[in-house]
Amino acid sequence: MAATRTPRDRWIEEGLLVLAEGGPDAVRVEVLAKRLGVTKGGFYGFFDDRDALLRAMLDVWERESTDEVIARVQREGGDPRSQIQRAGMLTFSSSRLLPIDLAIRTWARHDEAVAERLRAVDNRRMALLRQLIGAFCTDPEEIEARALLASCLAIGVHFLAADHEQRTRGDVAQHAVDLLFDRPPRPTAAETVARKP
Amino acid sequence: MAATRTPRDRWIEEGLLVLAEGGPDAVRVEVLAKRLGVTKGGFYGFFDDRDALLRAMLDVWERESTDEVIARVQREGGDPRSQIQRAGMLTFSSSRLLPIDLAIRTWARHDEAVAERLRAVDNRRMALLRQLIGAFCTDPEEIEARALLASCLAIGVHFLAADHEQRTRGDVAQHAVDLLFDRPPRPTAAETVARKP
DNA sequence: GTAACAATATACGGCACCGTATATTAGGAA
DNA sequence: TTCCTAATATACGGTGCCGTATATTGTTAC
Repeated sequence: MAATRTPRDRWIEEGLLVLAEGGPDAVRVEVLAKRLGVTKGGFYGFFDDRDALLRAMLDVWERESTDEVIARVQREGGDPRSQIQRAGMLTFSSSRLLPIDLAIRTWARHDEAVAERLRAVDNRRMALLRQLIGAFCTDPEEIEARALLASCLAIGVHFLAADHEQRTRGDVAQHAVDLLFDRPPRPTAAETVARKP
Repeated sequence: MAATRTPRDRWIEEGLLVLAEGGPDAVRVEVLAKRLGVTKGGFYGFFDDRDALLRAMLDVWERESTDEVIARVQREGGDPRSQIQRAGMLTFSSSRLLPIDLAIRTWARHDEAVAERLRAVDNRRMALLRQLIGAFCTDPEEIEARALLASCLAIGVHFLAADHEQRTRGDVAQHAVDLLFDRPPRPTAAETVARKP
């Protein structure tokens, strides 16, 4: 058997890199081949077509961004708040996973099959988040709202281009996280507030 | 002079529609021509090249999503909280502006010139948001954190695929908004919380 | 060393798109 | 009507990509 210079995994890996950089439209067989220093000759031995590669890429992404992240968070344990922070860091501060995650979110808006897979991933992440928030917050409605805010913050900061005057984005985001998790949930319903309209 | 069947604005308008549906890569001169029922013959009379169209599209978007929205919010006035809600609705519930906005956010992650324009738009929106939140919240740090959370919520919900068990996304989001705006800011710094790890 | 075969290179036809050059056509002006 | 001209159609060459068919190469088993 001849040596495999460019195994299936390399194509997938390079595909994920290009996906991260330019979205699914940028993932072109001949582009990957050039980046890998080969021709596309070998590609069609591993994949039926370009679409099969895209599906294989989603498989790898799904495993990496659920099983591996969740396992690691639960194995390392610790305070619920630090577990939340760690779970967030593992995907949304990973220079590998973050751009892939964001690209797939955009992709999912135009492709129902991708949306389906993203839903599965998000549901698993959200379940973990609910469980962790549940450790210091009892109202289920409020757990859900906080989980949504935390998720949207983690995603949204990367799509928001606004500046924050003298503050840094990191400082403001940290303050936002504090607002979400470091304050006791109020026992009663909303109250009237001093307004100055 | 012969009648202009497909004026410059039509090309821009159709370009924005396609941008909303498929991102900037989908905006192709010949595709737009086919959708408009003409050939690309006339296109190059209005634009130097495809890139000039993309820039013209950004011009229209910028005006529509800042000047027009901000003017309307301020003209109609009302309670700060309802102004915030209205400002959000005007872009993030507009079936026209929303998908364009989201497409441009993704686009901006790979194109510095687009990022620059988005920054200008986001800064103007954020300034309005700060001002409105400032009507019922005094701490500048907290204003900034709430404005960030609100913006990320408005954007993030469209990129998040998670389900919410028995609740609807709309209900959860409303609860999140209540959490952000309908509670009095606490006078003191974060407190220790009853934790059950 | 050689045969066999997997991995890769090369070559091909097809398609979609770009931007240009040139022909056609449909008002408005004379 | 008959020009004139702007808007559009048509035709072209070039590029990048797809997927297939076929040739080449380098290992491994013998």
